[in-house]
Amino acid sequence: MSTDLLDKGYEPHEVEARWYEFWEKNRLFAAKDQSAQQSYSIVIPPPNVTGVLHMGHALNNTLQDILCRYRRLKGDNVLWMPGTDHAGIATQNVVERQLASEGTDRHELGRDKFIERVWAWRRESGGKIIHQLKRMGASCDWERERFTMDEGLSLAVRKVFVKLYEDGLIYRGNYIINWCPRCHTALADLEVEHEEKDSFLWHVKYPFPDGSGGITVATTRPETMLGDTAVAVHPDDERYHNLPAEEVILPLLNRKIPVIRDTYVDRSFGTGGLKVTPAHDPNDFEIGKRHNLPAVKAIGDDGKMTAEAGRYEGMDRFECRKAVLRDLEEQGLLIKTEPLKHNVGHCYRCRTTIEPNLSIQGFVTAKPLADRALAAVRDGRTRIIPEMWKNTYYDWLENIRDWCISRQIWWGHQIPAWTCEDCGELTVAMEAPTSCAKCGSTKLVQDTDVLDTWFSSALWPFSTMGWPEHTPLLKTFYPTSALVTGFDILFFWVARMMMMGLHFMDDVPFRDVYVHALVRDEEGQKMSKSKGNVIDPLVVINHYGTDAFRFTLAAFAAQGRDVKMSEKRVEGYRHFINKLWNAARFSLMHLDKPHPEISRKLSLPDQWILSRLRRVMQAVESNLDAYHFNEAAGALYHFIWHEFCDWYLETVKPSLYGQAGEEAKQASLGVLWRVLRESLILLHPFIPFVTEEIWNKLPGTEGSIMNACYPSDNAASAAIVLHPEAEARMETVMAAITGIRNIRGEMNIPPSMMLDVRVQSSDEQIRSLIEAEKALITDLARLKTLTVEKPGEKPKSAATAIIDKAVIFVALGGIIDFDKEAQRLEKELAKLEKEIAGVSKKLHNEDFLSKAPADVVDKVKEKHAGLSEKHKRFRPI
RNA sequence: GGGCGGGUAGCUCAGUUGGGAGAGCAUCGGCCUUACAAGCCGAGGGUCACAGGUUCAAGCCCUGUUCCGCCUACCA
Repeated sequence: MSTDLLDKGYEPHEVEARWYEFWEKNRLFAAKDQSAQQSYSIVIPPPNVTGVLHMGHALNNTLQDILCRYRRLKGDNVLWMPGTDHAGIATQNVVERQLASEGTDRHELGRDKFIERVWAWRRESGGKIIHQLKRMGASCDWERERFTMDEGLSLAVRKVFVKLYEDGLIYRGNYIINWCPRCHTALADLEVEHEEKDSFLWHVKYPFPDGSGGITVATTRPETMLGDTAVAVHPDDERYHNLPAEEVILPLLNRKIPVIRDTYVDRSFGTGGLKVTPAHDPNDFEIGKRHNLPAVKAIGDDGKMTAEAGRYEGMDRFECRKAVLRDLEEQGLLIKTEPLKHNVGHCYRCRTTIEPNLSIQGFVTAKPLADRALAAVRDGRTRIIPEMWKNTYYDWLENIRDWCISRQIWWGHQIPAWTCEDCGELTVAMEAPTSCAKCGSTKLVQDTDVLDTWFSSALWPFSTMGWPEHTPLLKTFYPTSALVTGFDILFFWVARMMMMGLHFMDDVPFRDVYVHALVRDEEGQKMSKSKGNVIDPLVVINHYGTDAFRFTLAAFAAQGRDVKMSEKRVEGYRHFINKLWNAARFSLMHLDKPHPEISRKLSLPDQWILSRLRRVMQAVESNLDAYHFNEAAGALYHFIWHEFCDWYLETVKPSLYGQAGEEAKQASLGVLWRVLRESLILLHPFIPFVTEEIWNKLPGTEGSIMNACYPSDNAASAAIVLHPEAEARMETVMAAITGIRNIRGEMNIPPSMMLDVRVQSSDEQIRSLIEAEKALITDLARLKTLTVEKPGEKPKSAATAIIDKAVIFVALGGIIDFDKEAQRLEKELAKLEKEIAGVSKKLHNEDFLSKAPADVVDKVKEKHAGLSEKHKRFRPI
């Protein structure tokens, strides 16, 4: 026996570093390209290469790691494909900020030099998040790590672009798009975040040319009037029948613009007059097309007013707004100003207010792709879990608009399209053409735009596996088994992977999509730098250890609800890790050699704990298979702490110390060894480090726990049988012990005082059970004597505890506080009578007796009998 | 405007086909009982948001109301 096998408290950091290095070095995360084993695969949601680990990553990757480690233990060939996303705008912004601090900018540097600079940045700082994922314990197959801009994935991107173009699903056009004047690029609709802001609705009068009144329009963005090319009214609006002129004067610029009729106009809004700015409003753009209106771009790509704005040229758009209002007011054309809440769009990368703007962009025709993505979920080829997200998914895809994929930035996949400077012919190809196919000219210029970052991430499930090559990896692991992701990128990423996967692989990219919640702070607020409520996962890891942190995330990851994180919670689960550690420490004091055999002669606690182990195995498996991470974690927590530690280890002590003979000791050692061993395997997916450490201290285990076999699948599991009868008997014994402890607590009797106890029962089985477990009860309840007898006279000066089918008397001699005891029993009696009243009311209800199912009625009858029995025993008092 | 989720103990939340209201933390009381004071033993605490309905039976199903949160949308 030795106590220095484990230190007294668990110290995570050294253990974590040591084992992670061991796992990687021994290639324990490596997937096999081909194998007879069942395949299980997950592709990581690639974090931005600029990213630093936040709570969302921590949750996301913990859940994935739990699934992957679980499937490995179950014997699957597991691929967890890792990698990072080049994050076009975000990364470009980071490097641009660096340049700015050096007093230069990308234009001064030039495109090629700039891109070189970004690659250099990526080499230096781009691996940060990968390192952080490793500290979380993520068991990705790092040898296969990919990057959305690496050679293979870039090839896949070009191939997809060319194919979509050939399929007629990519087009170029002059459309109104969302323009970020700061990032200087177009954005997809999705990339615009709307926020409700307090603003004003300004009513502006556009006079008729003859000065006889005018039409008043209402606007929230008066500066755009400089680009107005019409005023629209509803055709049925009688206020605007018989106008003095079909033209009005655009104030400030004194340009004549037509009055048009369009049913889009809402007669009840404002005065029923709408100013039409085709170049700066999506609706006006549509109206403009219907009426062949010119589009005047009054706001430039830099957010400053253009020459079209006349004397406002060069002004910032918001400065211009003030100037326009001031001038209108002076001219008496500003009729009214009323407060109004309205939505303002912002760039999701830099928060700058979006400017709807007219420009030539590339689009993907989304409808045909979306239809297949819809069908695949409708017919169940891909499951979305929890189901409530299905509706959101359907809704978006059913109303999908074409996807603007061109971006006017430099960092990204440059669009593989070349224009002939001589004849204007457009060539779309995988590789740069040497000459124009039409005129033979060699003056070909590549499109300067790059593709939306999400274009390449949409290919992730197959591009990372070597597509367009037909690799063995693809064959083995596509479609992937599960995708684990937050709902914030359901549209950005999940829906688009579905579209691309179905189009190019002719199969769904994943069987299951598990959508998890957001991690919030303890008040339920979204974590953000500006609020200062961000909890840094690495700080948490440093304070409490990775295992405690992971277990916390798993334990709070209930489906459909946000995870509220606070360090205090993690602290609670650190206690759990330490509890496990100490239980192992105790066990290892006795387990000096392997004990793989299970005796045929097992004590009641031995049978009971094996039965409970079987139950927790079943619970963990069924819950993990259903993505109920919190339930699986909860079942393990309860089993380890409140069954294994609180009861089993206490009951087994006399046996381990040889007080029940050598045979009993050997039997208990066998059970202890088995339960500890299998528990470690069950726990490993959640808390990989501490389990690996203990595993390696446990005699008779070989190599890494990662090579172990899940308990339900290994040969020894035959010994772990459900034993309901043992569970019931143990429950009775535990109830007796608790009953005695209860009295001890209520009466403030110190544990050092040994008690005399008599158990009375008319049930022969109960009497023999208590008699058989006398040693156990005596030990755990700290008794001097325990007498078992048939019901008889109540002993004098005793406190009473009533359990099912037995009464327990604790002799208290002179120290009993009669008032207190009477009060205590009175309270218990009242509780009991209330229960009986409830149950007998049911049994007197004819409808219940005739309509409720027989088993339910029986159960209630049985309960009533039990309660009555108990009640009878209260009588003598 | 449309949609979704939530309201259960002081706090954070479980509660899977309707039949015993639960856990963790916090609080209170007692313990250094030979793994663990990061511990052990015990106790108290709830009109399951509100109002109806279905049912023998509702935290759970239906209708309405209300409060909170989120997503989505082209009424200037």
